[in-house]
Amino acid sequence: MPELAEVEYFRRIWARAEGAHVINVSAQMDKRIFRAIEDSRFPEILIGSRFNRSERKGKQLCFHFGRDSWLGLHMGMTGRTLHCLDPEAKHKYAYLILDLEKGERLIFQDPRLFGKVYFSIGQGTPDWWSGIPEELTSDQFTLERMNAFLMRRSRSPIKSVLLMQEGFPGIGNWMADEILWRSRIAPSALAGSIAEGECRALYASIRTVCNDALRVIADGWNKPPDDWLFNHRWKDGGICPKTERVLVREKINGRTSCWSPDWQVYR
DNA sequence: CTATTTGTTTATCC
DNA sequence: AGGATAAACAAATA
Repeated sequence: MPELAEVEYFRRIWARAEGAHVINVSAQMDKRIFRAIEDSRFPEILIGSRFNRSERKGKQLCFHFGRDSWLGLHMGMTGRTLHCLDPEAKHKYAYLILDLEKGERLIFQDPRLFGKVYFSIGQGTPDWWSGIPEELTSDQFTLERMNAFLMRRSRSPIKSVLLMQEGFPGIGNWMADEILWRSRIAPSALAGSIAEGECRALYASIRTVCNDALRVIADGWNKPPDDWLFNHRWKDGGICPKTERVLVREKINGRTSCWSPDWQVYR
């Protein structure tokens, strides 16, 4: 489920408890979300530490505790965070729970277990965090950098390339479709075949969609306006807001793409 | 019962 | 060597 803006929404959920101290941690270490954890005593290490701050890069979250403890979360397909004030409330699939002061409880829920929890101790940010590329909305993400990435993946469909996190951190399936729709590029177009003008449109759409999604979703998960592809792409027989014609669904490298053939004319 | 899913990671082929 | 692609991971929903 979660892409850039949804992940930012989930960060803000936990961020409500910033400044509080950890009273207890419960983690079902046999669950697959903990497969990246080397030290299974990480719950005890967190106890007593202060939840200082949180950050997001792409689809990854990082939470800083105490002097030098770093907790990372990746939502996978079905992960979500909760901030709960009711100690009696039971949550299914809640395999990581942090109890803080004043009855605050932070929960990481993940039924499908594709998510991943990281933990490490040390000064400075851990490797699993510093290796993530800079945000697509930052100055580091330039047209030149994007074009170089497209050239290296020139024989892959652009839809698949947009999903590669090392090039486009934060973009997921719906965002990729939204970006290509706004750029009028067909999802099956090979990355190396896209002309210079379309590359500029693509670059602009990436930045617009990231900013639009953050603005609408990150703070309250509001529904985007109807002039986005977003509201039409899920249902069978959805209508393209640009052409009034029926949208098409097509699998590209195993991922469903939704696009408007009469609108996305660049192949 | 079958097909599908807003995401990575690994194996295999080229 | 490095890029492209399919399968695997797991569980709910239609």
